[in-house]
Amino acid sequence: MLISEFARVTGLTRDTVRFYTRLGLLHPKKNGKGGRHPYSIFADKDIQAAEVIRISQSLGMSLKEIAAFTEERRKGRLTRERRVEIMSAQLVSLESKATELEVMISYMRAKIHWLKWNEQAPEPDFENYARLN
Amino acid sequence: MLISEFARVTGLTRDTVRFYTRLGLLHPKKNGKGGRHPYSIFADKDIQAAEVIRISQSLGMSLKEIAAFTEERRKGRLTRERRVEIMSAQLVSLESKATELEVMISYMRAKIHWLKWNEQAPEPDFENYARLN
DNA sequence: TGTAACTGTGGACCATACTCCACAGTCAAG
DNA sequence: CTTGACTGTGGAGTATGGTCCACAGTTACA
Repeated sequence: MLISEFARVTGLTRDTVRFYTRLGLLHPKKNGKGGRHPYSIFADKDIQAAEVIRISQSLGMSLKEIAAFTEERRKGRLTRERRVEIMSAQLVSLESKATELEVMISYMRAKIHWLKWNEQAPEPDFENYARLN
Repeated sequence: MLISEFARVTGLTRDTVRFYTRLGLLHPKKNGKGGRHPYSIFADKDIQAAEVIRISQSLGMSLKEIAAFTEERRKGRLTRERRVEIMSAQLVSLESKATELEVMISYMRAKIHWLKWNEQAPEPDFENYARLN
């Protein structure tokens, strides 16, 4: 699949796709066509990579972090132990984000309920949710 | 509390605090002191606000979005219905982030388990986790 | 009353993540 | 073999989220 089709299916612009490629987030193949500046050929795994990028980014990871993340797996020249180490650290960070997210969600739900039904009750206070870790 | 103490307890720099204040994310009071450029006085609610900013930002919200979010509550001159509407929309977005986060976490856990114990089993594929919504 | 430690302001500067553009080469259909 | 739609490259520009700095006014304490 050429860049335009890839951009269409992923919802990215062609410029963004090229940008991600320059940063090493995507690794299209070249298939000879295109002469001196060979055309990039994107595969299904690149679509999945784009999805991982989208989600990771929406969770506040920088492109650099995402690149580091995906680079590790791409070239498997690390020991299994080291990969487990890296991924475990990433997991911890994801889990702490999940916790914070749950705090926010509980707070929002309580606040909406308060607005809807019993505004004379005490207003939910973010601090009370935050303190529960 | 003056800006330096506030910066210390929130872990922000003074410049960042001022930046947030300019963007309307924080609303310190002025207490007369400081002459022509009165000193900003921060209260406990500003510490909580800083925490909300930190979390929201780590979840991928822009400062603009956060400002819109907090501005709505600050000046309560919206109808209850409108506030419920806005907060419900924000809740939906938080919930969808939470779902994506859970997908990532499941995937990472499966991947770590695979690396640790049975690398001869098929490698976990992100797509399988993503497709379950 | 001096002076060190604070304060705000304005403006320059930086990294990140795009976005736009001109240009030139390549392909594929007719 | 022309022509329109594609391609890559390089470079400039933009928005966001800070960060740094010089400057000048203010405060608090000795």
